[in-house]
Amino acid sequence: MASITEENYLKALFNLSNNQGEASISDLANQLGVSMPTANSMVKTLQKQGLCKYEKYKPVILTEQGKKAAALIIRKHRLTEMFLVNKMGFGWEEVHEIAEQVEHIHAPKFFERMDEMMGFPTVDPHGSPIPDKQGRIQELHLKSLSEAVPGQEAVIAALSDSSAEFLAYLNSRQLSLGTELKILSKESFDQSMTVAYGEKERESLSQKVCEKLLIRIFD
Amino acid sequence: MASITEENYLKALFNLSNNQGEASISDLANQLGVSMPTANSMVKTLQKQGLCKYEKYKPVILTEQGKKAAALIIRKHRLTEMFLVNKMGFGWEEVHEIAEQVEHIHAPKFFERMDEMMGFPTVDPHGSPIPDKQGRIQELHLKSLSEAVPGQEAVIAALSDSSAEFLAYLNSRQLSLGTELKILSKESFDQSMTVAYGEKERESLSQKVCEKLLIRIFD
DNA sequence: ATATTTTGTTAGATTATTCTAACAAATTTG
DNA sequence: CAAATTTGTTAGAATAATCTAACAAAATAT
Repeated sequence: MASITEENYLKALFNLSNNQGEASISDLANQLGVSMPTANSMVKTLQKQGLCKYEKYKPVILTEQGKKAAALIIRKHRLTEMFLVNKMGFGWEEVHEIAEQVEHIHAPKFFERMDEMMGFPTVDPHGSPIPDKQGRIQELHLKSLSEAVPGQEAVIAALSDSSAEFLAYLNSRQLSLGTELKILSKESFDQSMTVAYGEKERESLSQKVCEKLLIRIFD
Repeated sequence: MASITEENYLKALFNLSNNQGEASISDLANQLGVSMPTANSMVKTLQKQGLCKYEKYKPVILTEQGKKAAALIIRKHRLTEMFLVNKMGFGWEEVHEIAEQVEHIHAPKFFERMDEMMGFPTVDPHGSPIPDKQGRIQELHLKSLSEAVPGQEAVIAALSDSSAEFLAYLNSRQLSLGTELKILSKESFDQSMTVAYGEKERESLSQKVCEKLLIRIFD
């Protein structure tokens, strides 16, 4: 039912409201690269369909129906990304743009078949959870590397930034999901961390990078 | 550049003008399920982009540029159909609807990767030729089964109708591409033919069916 | 608490794609 | 060939998604 445009608004609202549960018109407009009046009028349209709650000058809140619709689009996006990497040999930095288009395809069997072929994965190539068929998302309470302390060991489980630039940076440092890190030290003046992994005995990672690496710490 | 709507008009024009090299406004409108004024105005839009030639009350003719654009969309459609059947386990009767959506994706690498994974197929699951990257189509001068005569042997190479209904009919008779047929007889009053293939010693095929089966006759 | 800035809204216009109604040209038929 | 039918066109309107300009409310900063 929802047009591609509407689907993109739902996805943006879902992503923006991950923390607060709500999103402002200006954030929404920014996220989608449209003007505020455009975002404003589309929000009214979505509200009429029961997908979000909206009152003048108040933030936008997705309804349960809206959240589910958004999660199901994200499910298609993440399944597609995983399929492109696992079954078609793409790099994790190449798949977002393609998945951005494939996610709007209406063909349940297509995505079910992908899911099956991959053995029902629970996360995408960047470690983000894949919502289930009911639109439920399994939260992965992960910490960021910046929260770890020297002496700890951890494995990279996900990323909080999956931009092609950041992924290219990680590629250049041989960092990927599953990489095991030993935290050697942390500089107090710039929060940068020195870590060891694979062949690398001492690598320095800036605060920005550490914040974006989501880890599971070994007990 | 072209919108999905424009791409669908190009494809329809290409298919309609396979024989004559031209298509009428009413055929175009019919094919796409839109009104004649709608088709008329879109044709004017395509003409402004140099994709077709059009004069009032005359049939529409695709330009070389228009033909190439259409062929490249058809290339994506047919590669997708083949991928769905060969790599994802779909039946040949299930793939048209999905390919109809996937063909509009702008991601050259995605389709090149499919092509590579399949070993550069030249025909789709219904035997229709896949245009090359330059939009050139290799014509497969095939005959229809109705042109064959008793005593001849032939193999089914393609179909001139790939509707889900016809494909379901063929499935129910165990007929598929590659099936080898022996023509036993032909009824002169209704043009139906009796053939043998696989386990079947005598199967009768109506004229309608014979016309839709494209064959290569054994020398 | 007033002034300034940011955020949000309304109004009005634009482009793409579609429609119906009315009319006109072309084709087919008797 | 004239009448009837089919095909095609024009005009005018509707919906979706977008914009800019102008104004209004809310938030922030002096």
